[in-house]
Amino acid sequence: MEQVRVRFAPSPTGPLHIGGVRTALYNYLFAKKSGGTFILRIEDTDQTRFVEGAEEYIMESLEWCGIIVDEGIKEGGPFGPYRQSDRKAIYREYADILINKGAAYYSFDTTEHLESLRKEAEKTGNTFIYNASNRNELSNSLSLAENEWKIKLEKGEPYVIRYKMPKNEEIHFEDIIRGHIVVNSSTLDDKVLFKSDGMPTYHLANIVDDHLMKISHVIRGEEWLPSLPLHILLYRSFGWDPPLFSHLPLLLKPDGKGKLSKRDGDKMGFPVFPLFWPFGETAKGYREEGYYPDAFVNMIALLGWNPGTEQEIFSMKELIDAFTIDRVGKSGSRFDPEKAKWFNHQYLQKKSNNQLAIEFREFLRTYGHHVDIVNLEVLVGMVKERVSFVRDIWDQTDFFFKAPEMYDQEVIKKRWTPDSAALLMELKAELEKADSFSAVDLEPAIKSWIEEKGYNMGVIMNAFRLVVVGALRGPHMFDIISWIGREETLKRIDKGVSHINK
RNA sequence: GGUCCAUUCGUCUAGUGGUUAGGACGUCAGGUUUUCAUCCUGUUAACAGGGGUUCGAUUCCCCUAUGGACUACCA
Repeated sequence: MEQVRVRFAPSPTGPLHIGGVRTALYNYLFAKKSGGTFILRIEDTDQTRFVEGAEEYIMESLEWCGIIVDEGIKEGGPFGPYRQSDRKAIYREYADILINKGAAYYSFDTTEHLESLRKEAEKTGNTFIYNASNRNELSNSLSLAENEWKIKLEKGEPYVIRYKMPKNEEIHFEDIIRGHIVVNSSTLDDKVLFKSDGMPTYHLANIVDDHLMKISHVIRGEEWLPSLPLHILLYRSFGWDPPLFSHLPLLLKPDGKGKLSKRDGDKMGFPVFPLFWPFGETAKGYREEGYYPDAFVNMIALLGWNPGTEQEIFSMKELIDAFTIDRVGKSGSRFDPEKAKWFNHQYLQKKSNNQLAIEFREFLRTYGHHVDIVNLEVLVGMVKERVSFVRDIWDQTDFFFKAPEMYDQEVIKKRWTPDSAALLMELKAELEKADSFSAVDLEPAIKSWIEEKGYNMGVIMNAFRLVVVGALRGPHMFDIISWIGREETLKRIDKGVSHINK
């Protein structure tokens, strides 16, 4: 079998959508599974849509995901350059080959003229198609006499090069995911291959580059499926063997209709991009939201692909081993932000307390708290299972760092009894004279004291939690007070009692 | 409008010409927990509709419906 070579070929028109990341990932997994090569090619043939910073964003996104580029604009490689704007001269050459073969022609129609024809057709409920049915009535090197169009060329009149779509021909082709597809060429138009600005369109550049770069498999989004017949024909006209094609289903909105867009993310509070996009209209990123890259990759991988087993957690290596293109689904997948969180939760659980403490310490610094790592490890250990993100640790532990300012009114109403204050003062006395303030020693001591006195455990402990935490939440009471220490605990009892009794 | 693609629980999906249609997320309920959360257990819920083919169709074929993509000198 020939060497597997795949490419991810985004346009630098803005931040890379997670759908694009998934396309890149599937290409990467497919390549690595067979020891093949993953190529990053930048398709920037539309100068008007170029966005500063997008190219770097794409590369950084792949890097964050752990998708390693073998050949690309940064890495180099034997088939470069890997940026289409740097390959400009190549495309003209191949456009000329097509013209010489009679498979393409010059077209002089203005955009305005074609636009008006299109509008006219629309009025009568028809679709204007520039192809064999009408190309003789339009201005091109097929309809015009040879001397006429040659003069136009010499005079430097603007022109485009169009593909000469065959008339009424059944075009058969295969897609690995979708199987056999047939299209009649009469429904297709004479696509522009080469623009008047001297740049190729996607169709030409893509076919030429895929051939020159010896791409064996094209794995791309479903939006390209309608132009696949054109691409097949182009290969045929050049006399080249086409690669194998796979068209990936789209990522859909979590609810409602249509494909996943940035607006959905904004509306429902989840990112649609891997990284924060800092230019112009900014956009949230998974990295900045606190997702781990391996969790993100895992989540993305299972959106439209599954291994056929019940395994859901996959490292990149496991994904590579398990991935096959024929197990990619045919229908679009709705994106589920809840499940995305679940994946991160799973990955966070696997981190050591030390690792999480280091990450949380970074977070705490923004709040001006400096705590040594050993104490943070203990703290993190208390709340680890209940969080999905490192920043959630703060929501679970804020009261460790500051005494409550407010006390939950509902709880006071329900759980604060007339003798709560007195009981807490007794408890305070017990805590004051306790030999050790570690949870393991303190818990049995206090519990047996409560029992001896015949007090109600719930009444005391709930009141205790209320004055220490401010609400009925948080880890084990004795773990909390052991962490904040005797002095702070006693202070919180006093403060709470006087505040609530007011 | 035209062309092409798709359609299993709310969501991601497994699956087979004969299954109690399986798992995960979510939901709900119970258990654990002195609280909350976690966790555990259980529950919930699906083959878009209609025709065929067949002894039998969720599975194969056709039609309809719905959804999607494309329909630019954008990719």
